[in-house]
Amino acid sequence: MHLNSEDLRHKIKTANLRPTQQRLALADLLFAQGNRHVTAERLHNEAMSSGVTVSLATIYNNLHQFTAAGLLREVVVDSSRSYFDTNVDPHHHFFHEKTGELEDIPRNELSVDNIPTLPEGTEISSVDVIVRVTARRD
Amino acid sequence: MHLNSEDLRHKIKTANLRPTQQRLALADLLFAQGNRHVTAERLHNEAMSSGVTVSLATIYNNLHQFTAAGLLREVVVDSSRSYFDTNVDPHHHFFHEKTGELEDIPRNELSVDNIPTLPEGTEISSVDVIVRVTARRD
DNA sequence: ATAGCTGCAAATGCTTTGCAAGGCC
DNA sequence: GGCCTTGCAAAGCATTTGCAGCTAT
Repeated sequence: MHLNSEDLRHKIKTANLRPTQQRLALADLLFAQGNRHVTAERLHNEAMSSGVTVSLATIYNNLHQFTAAGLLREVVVDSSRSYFDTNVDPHHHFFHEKTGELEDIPRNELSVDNIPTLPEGTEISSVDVIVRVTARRD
Repeated sequence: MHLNSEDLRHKIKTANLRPTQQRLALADLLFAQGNRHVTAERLHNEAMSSGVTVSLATIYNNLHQFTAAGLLREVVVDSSRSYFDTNVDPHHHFFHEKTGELEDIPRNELSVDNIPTLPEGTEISSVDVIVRVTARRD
């Protein structure tokens, strides 16, 4: 759960991407520590405040390239913006509606059963469970 | 599952909204038959082709007013557009990734169990399951 | 050298808003 | 009449795209 710059370089090369300055910086923010959930804007802010100059266009390019390479997964929980999750294994999420925070629910800690017959001629692509939570009022 | 214009009028008044020409036309498209899943654009097209003049702004106004009144529920499945569901009871969805079609999964036909401990100080707002499907490749 | 990347600025697509004119009670 | 609605056009936002210049190999 701790990747050094060599690990990151390797991860990027394996995805057939060039280890550019910006890409490495983003990979560092995303993958160096444990799992993360970020929006493009948040990642942009983090990059800026960590002293790396990256344009928003490049943030989007890289988020999509990482996603295409299977290094990230997009999570659809909010109609106004996209979230990207560094945990690409099947799992679910808690979504805090007020703060916009996402939190993983490991796949084995929640079970979805008895999925009915699929629509004619289709197969499952993924099963996404979102447990939306709000501050408890009591 | 079949509402005539009197029923629709009543439904609208109960929501403290005025039964205007446009609102009635939209309510008719949405609620007269069984459950539906629509995007703003789709509803706009349907209104137009059924001969009713409604601006897109009014479509959005009404979708939100109906949602606030509990007559519709917004479903988040696609980061690029919003879907509105006339079925406001707890239930889940199949989402066809290619066609953009949504289909209900009755609550009792699918079970979500063992939801882990919620994040500190929160309570559940809703549990949404989306079974994403694609055309079967065989 | 050259194919890939980056950044800017412009464009896009969905959605929202401001405001004047019109419709419902 | 007064307030709610509508519709238009403009504005807003997140995201995408075109393209010239830069960079990794």
